[in-house]
Amino acid sequence: MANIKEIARQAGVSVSTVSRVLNGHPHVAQEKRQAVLDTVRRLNYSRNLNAVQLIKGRSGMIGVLLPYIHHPYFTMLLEGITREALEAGVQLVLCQTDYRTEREVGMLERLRMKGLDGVIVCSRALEWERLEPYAAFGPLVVCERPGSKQVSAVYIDHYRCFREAMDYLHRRGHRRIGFSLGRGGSSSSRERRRAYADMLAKWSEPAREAWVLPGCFTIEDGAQLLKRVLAMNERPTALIVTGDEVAVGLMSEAARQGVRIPGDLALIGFDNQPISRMFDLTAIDNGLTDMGGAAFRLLHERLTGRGEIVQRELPFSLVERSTV
Amino acid sequence: MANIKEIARQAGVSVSTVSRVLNGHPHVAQEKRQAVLDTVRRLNYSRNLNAVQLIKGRSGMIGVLLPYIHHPYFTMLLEGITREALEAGVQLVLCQTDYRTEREVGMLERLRMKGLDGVIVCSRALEWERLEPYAAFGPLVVCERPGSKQVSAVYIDHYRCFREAMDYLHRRGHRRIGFSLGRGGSSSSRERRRAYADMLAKWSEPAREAWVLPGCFTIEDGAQLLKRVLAMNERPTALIVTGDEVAVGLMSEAARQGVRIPGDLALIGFDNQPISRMFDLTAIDNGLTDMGGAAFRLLHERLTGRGEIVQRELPFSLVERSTV
DNA sequence: GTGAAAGCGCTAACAT
DNA sequence: ATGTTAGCGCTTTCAC
Repeated sequence: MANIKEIARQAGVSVSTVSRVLNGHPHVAQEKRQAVLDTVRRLNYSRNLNAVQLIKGRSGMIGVLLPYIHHPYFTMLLEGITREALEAGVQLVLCQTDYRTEREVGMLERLRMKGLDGVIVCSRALEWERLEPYAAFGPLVVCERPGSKQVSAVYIDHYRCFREAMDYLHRRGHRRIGFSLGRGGSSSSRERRRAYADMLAKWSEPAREAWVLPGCFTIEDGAQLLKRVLAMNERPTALIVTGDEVAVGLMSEAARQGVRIPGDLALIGFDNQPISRMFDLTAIDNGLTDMGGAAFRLLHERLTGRGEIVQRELPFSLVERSTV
Repeated sequence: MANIKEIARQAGVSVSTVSRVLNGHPHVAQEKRQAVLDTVRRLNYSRNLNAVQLIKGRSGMIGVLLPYIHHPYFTMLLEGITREALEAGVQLVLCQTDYRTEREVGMLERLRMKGLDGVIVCSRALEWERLEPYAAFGPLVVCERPGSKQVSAVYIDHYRCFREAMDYLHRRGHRRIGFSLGRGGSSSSRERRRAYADMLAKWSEPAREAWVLPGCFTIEDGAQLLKRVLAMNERPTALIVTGDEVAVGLMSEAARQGVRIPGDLALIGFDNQPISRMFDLTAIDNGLTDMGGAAFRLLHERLTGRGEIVQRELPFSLVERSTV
């Protein structure tokens, strides 16, 4: 494969002139420019990115860390990131982590080694103390409430969000409220547990640990979830389900079992996925696609000079449909 | 940031020794090795990937070209690719193309510029004539019936697959069969149209262009699809729907409209997505996740020496559930 | 076992 | 406007 030196030789100019032409710099005589362009075409030449990146100190790519590519939550987030990245002409390097810290670290090491210009962390298993130091090597954006001053962040207030959902159910007469969680230990789960406890205390209702239902991720988990609820002696009258796909799984099982929704069980979903519109599910819209877009823009602004570390809370809304 | 030269100086050895230690080569005295390791740790040094990639002529990354990241078909394919890539320690560079050829070309140019070691094409808008030349710059794998000898391929026989679906419906007594398509002009769509025409001819049934329903991608499109069918004077008794998400959208609309499935309308979906299990949808399993995995392995085998261009047809199966 | 030195392919400061 | 040259940070002969 030809290199810039060969182009220079055959075009009868110096390497710097070739480089100038390649990079669209001014101050090159028209005829020389043409000679270079002709030679480039004739030799079917193209630049070696690795050399360019080495000398420029940047890779032109950013990393995206996410646990599961096939989960609707992350798919929506990624959709927002991708859309903006496309716009900005930045390539994304994807890493599916399965929440394994060694994979998260692997990606961050890539940042440190200048293989990446920045990293968006959609969700993580890594402790803040281990994540934070990597901020020294390039901008980091997390899609959650930040546990460090060194990273940019976009997130919603899960505590307030969950209270709002509970309050909505309460106003509709529900006193016996349960809820599902994904990983029980994530920071959003903790915020939700706290909101749950606070609201119950405010209403002087007893907290029931049995109505906290972790481990719900998929549409199948939703079907199981209904079965778990039906098996209870004391059942909740309403469920807040984190993830519309779980709620839809529950609804489809409810149809099979003859459980009426919202008559027998009211439902609020999370994410406002396309599927929730189809099944007329009342849901919290946490603006995931926008969040992804915002995450990318925050990163990109830091990369292009303008822009500091920003930690921004994003709005959410409750979309009223027919399941409450 | 320190470089290898600085490490060498402070450790009191030569750069080559440092390089040897860094790359785990043998024939380095234990004490020198330790001195290097200590200095590396002390200066918090790490290699510059761009320099390594420049000299090695490889990037350690492969590109993945896909039109829509949020579509279940591609999400499943990507899941398979990702799983294998993880295993092999290869990073994926993702490009959502929206079927825009300039984006596809952009990624392929990256291959040519040694920014990528190979590319998996999940689906494309680019003509074969424009894609083929890039095979000279690195292995290419397509996930469809190949239109060039220069690329590896994994694919299923859409023609046979569609015939099998039609035959299944025929054996169950259906004579009036319609079908949906995504992009009407894709190569799989063409195969399906051909299978449709051939089967109808074989049964001496008239072909009805009105029962070919393109433009169906989403769950919402599925709901629309039912409405289109209900508005027909002559309705099909069975529908083959390319994409389970479309079929599920149709089913949920059917429930609202009081249309019984399979009583009033039989349904066969495609992809065998998780959602199809939940809704008990009879579907063609085209092994998308396996296909993604196979695509990656084919690429990786070429990259690691063993392995030539392989074009492999993959099996499919019909999963009988309750919608026929 | 170890080091010197020659690149990998490119950009940009500097000189003209 | 154009050329010369010094790197960017690393790997890898080759010689000792």
